[in-house]
Amino acid sequence: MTRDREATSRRILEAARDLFAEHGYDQVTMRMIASEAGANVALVNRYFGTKAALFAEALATGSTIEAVIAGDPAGLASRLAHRLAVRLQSGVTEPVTRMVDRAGTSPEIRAILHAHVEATVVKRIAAQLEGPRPEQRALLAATMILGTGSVRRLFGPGVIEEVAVEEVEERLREMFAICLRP
Amino acid sequence: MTRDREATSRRILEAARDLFAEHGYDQVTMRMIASEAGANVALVNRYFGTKAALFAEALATGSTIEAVIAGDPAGLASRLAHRLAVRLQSGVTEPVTRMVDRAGTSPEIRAILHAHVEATVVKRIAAQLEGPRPEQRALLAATMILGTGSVRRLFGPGVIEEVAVEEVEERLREMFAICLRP
DNA sequence: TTGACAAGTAAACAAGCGTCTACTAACTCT
DNA sequence: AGAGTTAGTAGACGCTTGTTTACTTGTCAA
Repeated sequence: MTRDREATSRRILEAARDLFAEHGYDQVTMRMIASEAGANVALVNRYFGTKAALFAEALATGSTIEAVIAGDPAGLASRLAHRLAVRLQSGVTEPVTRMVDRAGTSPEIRAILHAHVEATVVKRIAAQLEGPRPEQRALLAATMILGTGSVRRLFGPGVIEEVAVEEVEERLREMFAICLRP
Repeated sequence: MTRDREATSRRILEAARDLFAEHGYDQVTMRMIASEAGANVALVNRYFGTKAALFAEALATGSTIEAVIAGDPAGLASRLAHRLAVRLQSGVTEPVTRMVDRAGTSPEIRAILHAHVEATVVKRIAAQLEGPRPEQRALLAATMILGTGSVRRLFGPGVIEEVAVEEVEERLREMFAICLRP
């Protein structure tokens, strides 16, 4: 047994991110995380304090939605639509988004997620928008992003038929255009 | 103490519906339900079997979304947009929708919710649509409905500014029109 | 080589959960 | 009026949870 605090805590964080994304906050236990990381339960608390704090840290790592939002504002609607269409159809999703979809319901966890979505999605989309009340329109886009997550959570991957993917993506693009226009 | 099985079980069911809607499946305990209903915990299990079965029964009662979906297909987008705009802005929401928003994450509960959303939202919207693949388009509408729930859950009521409500509703209407068109 | 510090472990803690059993008390029917 | 049925109750059961404590073991500087 090699003793390496940094490596162990990183394994714990990765295990937490994957498990929270897969099963949601409530369904994941500290023992599951420790087992997945090949570490002792006590270490999880020692290194990260509480379960909620670990969740907050896991949330902050490995997000790629910022990359989709960043870039040419003119293509934002297209990029978001593509991301969502792929997400609805395939089994591959982004850990952070899934974490939001499958969030627990306790006030503490909700507050953590609220802060995260506001900072990484709403504020960043709003920053790209011209015209009045950019945050209200960014919120509509967030509605679609989170709604896709809910649908995929309830209906599972592959809910969009293969032949319809392109058409769905086009409709999503038009819907995003309505959200985002001034 | 008057002894009335029917009245007691009805109070339990109502308490369950309200509490599940307010706090979500995971956060509500059998003891909370019993206390809210002014009944003994054992009666909840006696009358409804298990917590999951009680949830399923509570889900089936008191839904009004069907009424919004039913009616003139031409006005469907408008009605849905109005419902969602009101829901985003005010504190008043529909118990069943909140129950879906705040769903627990266990596979059993997810399956119950999946069946419910598919039967009461997707199938009913799809039944109103002309053209090919009505279910795929109904699913997009469900995305918006569930997404509104997620946003409201995370951001709280009043996330839409008073002055922007009408404009948001108009955007929602256009977005629904894109979902629903043939 | 040794001793101190830190990484890792095992076990227990207290609390909360859903559920069940044994009991009491009210209502109904003859 | 009394027996039988049934609504309602109290309490415990077994289990799981997040967290902590006391301990062991590996590592590295002196």
